[in-house]
Amino acid sequence: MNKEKQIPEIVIERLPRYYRCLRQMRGVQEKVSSRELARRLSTSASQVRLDLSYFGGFGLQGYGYNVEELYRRIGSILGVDRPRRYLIAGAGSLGRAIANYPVFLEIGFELAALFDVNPDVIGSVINGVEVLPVDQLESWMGTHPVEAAVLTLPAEAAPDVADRLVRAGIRGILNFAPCDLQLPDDVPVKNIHLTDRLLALSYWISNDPRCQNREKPEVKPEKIDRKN
Amino acid sequence: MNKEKQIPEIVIERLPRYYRCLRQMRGVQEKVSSRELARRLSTSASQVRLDLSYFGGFGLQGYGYNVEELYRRIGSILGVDRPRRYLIAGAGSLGRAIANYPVFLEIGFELAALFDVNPDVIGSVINGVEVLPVDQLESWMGTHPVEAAVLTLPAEAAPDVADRLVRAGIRGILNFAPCDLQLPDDVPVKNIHLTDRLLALSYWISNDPRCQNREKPEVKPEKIDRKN
DNA sequence: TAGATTGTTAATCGATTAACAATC
DNA sequence: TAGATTGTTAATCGATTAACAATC
Repeated sequence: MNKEKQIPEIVIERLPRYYRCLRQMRGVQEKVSSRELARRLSTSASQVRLDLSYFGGFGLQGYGYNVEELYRRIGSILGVDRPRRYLIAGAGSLGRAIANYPVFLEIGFELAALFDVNPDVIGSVINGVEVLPVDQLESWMGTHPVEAAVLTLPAEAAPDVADRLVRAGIRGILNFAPCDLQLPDDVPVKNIHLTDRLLALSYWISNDPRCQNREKPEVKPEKIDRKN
Repeated sequence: MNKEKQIPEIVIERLPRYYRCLRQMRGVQEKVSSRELARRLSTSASQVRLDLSYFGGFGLQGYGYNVEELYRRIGSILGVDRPRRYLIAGAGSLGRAIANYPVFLEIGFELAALFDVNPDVIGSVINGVEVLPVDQLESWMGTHPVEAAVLTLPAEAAPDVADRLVRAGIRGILNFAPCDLQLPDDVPVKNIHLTDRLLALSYWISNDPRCQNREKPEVKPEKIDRKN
């Protein structure tokens, strides 16, 4: 039961994973136990139950969780029980790829506008949406409701555009630019630093002994512990 | 000093951030203290020093860290002191965006090949690299060295292509497909789940009281604690 | 009913921060 | 030298796991 505890951010960050998993299970099975959900997500049943308990008792002893209901409840917590609108700032190839990415629409996020500075792309239509000049950002936002902005522009341009978005009333930013934005506390930012992820992968490729031991296979397989 | 401690994964995941920050400081300033680095990265000086100490003593008491040297040392730890090659599986709009993304090349990752199943894109040239039919994946990998693969294809196709990449000897995978891959322990995978990040942002937009309190601004500003 | 499985608390584990001797 | 700042250990904090009473 929801005891008005402060929910740790790390729990929030896991909710989309539960949501994605339940999405795949919808229509396939009616119920799921914390044990099965944990197995599918490579985590522990304890963690699943504790995570879900922050939001209230969704389960039933001796039964588990109803897949469809849990899916809907988590969707509601994540705010996708109602339609959402977003804009893209930066209509380069990454911005256009996001505009064409079908999964955003599937979870209920509709593309409302695209902005760019480049005269070559302004006026072109991507996924049914025209690219507008970034000068019109404020005037457009004054007349169109939009919750989130996706930033797909160079690191140099990102801080300025982010500030303008905030002043124009944006509610949150998904930032792909390889820089860290300093914004007011009431405007959440989630970063997707592509290069950081590639570098982390590069570390494991380069340094994990298991990755280079074609000639030194003295690994103890018992040491590898899997959750649950 | 490197005391052969096991390095926590969370420390590895932070290295690219240090690297990115130092990259911007190169040529601008000669030295940096843990305090300044922490301020720039919104973390604590203690954490910076402890993180770096896992890899050896890079600093000098009373001085700090030499920017250029620290940059190079972290680059070496991350494996980008030598050229790296990667391929892209899935030449849809996201795959093409990655192919054109300049920052991967800047950190030393060169695009070696693109693969797709779609006859319409096979044969086209993206950023100087021809798109090959995915049937030729194994034969191409047999004759071309490549360390990493970027998976930018639908969730349905991802597990099969990932398995084929592993059997053909890939060393690591950067996965954009919205699914979790089950691969052998010696093949590291880093996921970039775009939708999960958008959903996490959506949660904060929808639920953080600070985000919707145009009418209820009873927040205690003292409660907001900043690191350092 | 008996078996299964939740929600929750306590125990454990790991990560962050604070403190400080070492020393440039 | 005196001031600054590291590297490292100890203290604190937070997250995960284990255990189990509640109950469907």
